Amino acid sequence: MNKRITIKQIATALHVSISTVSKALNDSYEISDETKRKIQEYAKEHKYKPNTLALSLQNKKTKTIGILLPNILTYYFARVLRGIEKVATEKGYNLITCITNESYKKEVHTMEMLSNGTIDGFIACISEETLRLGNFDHFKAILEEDTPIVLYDRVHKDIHCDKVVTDNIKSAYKATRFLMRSECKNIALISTSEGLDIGKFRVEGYLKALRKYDVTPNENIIIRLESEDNLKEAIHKMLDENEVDGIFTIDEISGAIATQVLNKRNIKIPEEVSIVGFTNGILSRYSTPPLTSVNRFAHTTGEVAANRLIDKIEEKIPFEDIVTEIIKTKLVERESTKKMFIEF
Amino acid sequence: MNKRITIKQIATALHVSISTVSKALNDSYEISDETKRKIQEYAKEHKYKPNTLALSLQNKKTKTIGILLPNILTYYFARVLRGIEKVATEKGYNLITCITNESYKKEVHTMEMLSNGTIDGFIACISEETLRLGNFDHFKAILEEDTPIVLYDRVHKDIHCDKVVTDNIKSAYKATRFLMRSECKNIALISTSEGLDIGKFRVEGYLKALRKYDVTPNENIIIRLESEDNLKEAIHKMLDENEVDGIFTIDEISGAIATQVLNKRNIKIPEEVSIVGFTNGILSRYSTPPLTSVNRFAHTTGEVAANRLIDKIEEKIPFEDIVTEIIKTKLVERESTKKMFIEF
DNA sequence: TATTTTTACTATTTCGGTTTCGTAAAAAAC
DNA sequence: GTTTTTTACGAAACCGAAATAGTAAAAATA
Repeated sequence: MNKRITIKQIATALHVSISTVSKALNDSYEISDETKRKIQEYAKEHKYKPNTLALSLQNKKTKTIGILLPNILTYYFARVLRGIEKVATEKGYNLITCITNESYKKEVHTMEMLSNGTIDGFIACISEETLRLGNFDHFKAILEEDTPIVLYDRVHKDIHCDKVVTDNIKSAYKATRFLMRSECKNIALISTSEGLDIGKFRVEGYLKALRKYDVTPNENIIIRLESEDNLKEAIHKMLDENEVDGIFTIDEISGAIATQVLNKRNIKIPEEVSIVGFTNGILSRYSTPPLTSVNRFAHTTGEVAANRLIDKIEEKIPFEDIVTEIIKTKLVERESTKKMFIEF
Repeated sequence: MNKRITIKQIATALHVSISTVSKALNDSYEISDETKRKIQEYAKEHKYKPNTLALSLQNKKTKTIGILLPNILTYYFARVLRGIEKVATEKGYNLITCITNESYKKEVHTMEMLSNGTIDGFIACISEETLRLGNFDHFKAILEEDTPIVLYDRVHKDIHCDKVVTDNIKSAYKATRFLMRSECKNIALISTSEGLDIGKFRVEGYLKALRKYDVTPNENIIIRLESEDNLKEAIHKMLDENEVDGIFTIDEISGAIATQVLNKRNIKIPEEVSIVGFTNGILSRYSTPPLTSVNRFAHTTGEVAANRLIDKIEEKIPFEDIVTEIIKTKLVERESTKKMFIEF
């Protein structure tokens, strides 16, 4: 079923040796102009394209990067992927994309599948399940084979490799501080990533901001869940039983859901309750009102990760040279918080 | 830099021939149990994994599919990808994902890059630019090499291959009819995909529904744009100058934007104006109010495309056997339209 | 005991290229 | 005219595996 022409077929057709064809196509000085012309013309005419597999086998480089995404439906990850893709394309790399769906098993399987010469390196975000299990042997095994890995967003100290992370504590701190400065007294927190370090860090930033302003955290207005499943009910309950004039959500969907609940209860945003979300995506932009939120530079994260990995692959940086890049965030002010005139 | 062990190294270490090792690892009857055990143990101990490239070179099958996405940030495409990914994983295929960003050049380049033995087939959505230019030679060239392609969502009759598409006309027809049945008299249309066939089909469905109910289309309440850039202003203008009690949008973002505009103007949804969107994604779900919309089964689309392609690759279906699968849609009723008690 | 059949392995080719080394013939230098 | 150098090409090894064909030695059969 294969109509692709090979070097051997060209050789036979033109009555020259295989090596002559190879050299002619690579424009070697060893081949006469006449022969080169003849071979190149024939190749062009028959749409000859060198077989990438054969080349990769020889070079031991595939110019392919393995990408592990916990979830492609999360806007943040899609944006990271786009950042990676941009850099990869510029530098002539292909991407093998795998969606782990937060499954440990799939993550392990994927990494084993790809670490047989198929890819030159990995850019990965650890799945939730893996983080909970705390088993990172699959990452370690790959690093031991001297295959570079760059982790992004969700990382772990036991995996000794390059990392690109968000400045979670500080971002949450600043977001909470912003709410306090806009005169919110009772700031609720919504976390749907309990169990994940990044979730914990953001909660930490929130608490840190409260302490800074001598506010005692009120556990009744802190919602801690593992997913968004029962979030609506939880928010309703919280609002029924407590006085709240500000909400900080650890992720974007929670922000959108909180907005829906407030709208449903005819609570005015931001006059009565302000909202600040995390991870500035389409939901924040298209909510009513549009949400003030912590903008994570997902695209940058992807770019930084890809650049770092490719430098490692191309040995521009020694393998042992490990770095953790921290990507700063920026609060984007929209209409879910009161307008202020202070610097942020 | 390569710590991976090869068959040859095992052979040398155990003083046997390469072929013995190969056969032992494949559990051939030709090798004595004793030798097999010895070799398999050694292989396991040294974490031997066969080089995928070498195998692919020989088998002429890479078990890899090339995916072309116009845009990964569009929720619909992300969901299609997920559907493809699911099937691919089940069947042991990897995905090389490329984001064309609606660029003709990138599409051509990507397809050329990958059609050299790297992939067994393509699942692609034609980029906007390509559709506008009307040049499909890159698709044709690949088909001529007997590499199967499955197109999804945006297709073109000049490309003779399998296709998986949405039932655009009918879906738009039904959505519009739904608005009419819920007693909307002046149904506006918002299209931000002018120039794309799928956009035209949806407009066609809208017009067809109007005709069916003897309503003369009013061009003043039909917004036709090529992107969402000035949509807000356009909607405001339309509402300023016309009476509108229903809006049908050709895509999801327009639905979200229309909702924002109506909310801003304190127009009650659905009491004063109903909205129906297209492509049911997170925006529809998390808008205020949640939007009634045409649910496209993106996941199914991906699955169908992947199954079809893999069947072609594995020659379960002859290459020439071409099919266009039409994926039906379903209107999901939420709170942006008036409740009715009729079948849909 | 001589012959045939198994057993258990090895040698070699192949996939599609690149690359090193070798070598005739032509050109240049002596 | 002889030697050296250059030109232009071919043979063969290699990348990592699988598969076919070939082959000693052992076992079974005549």
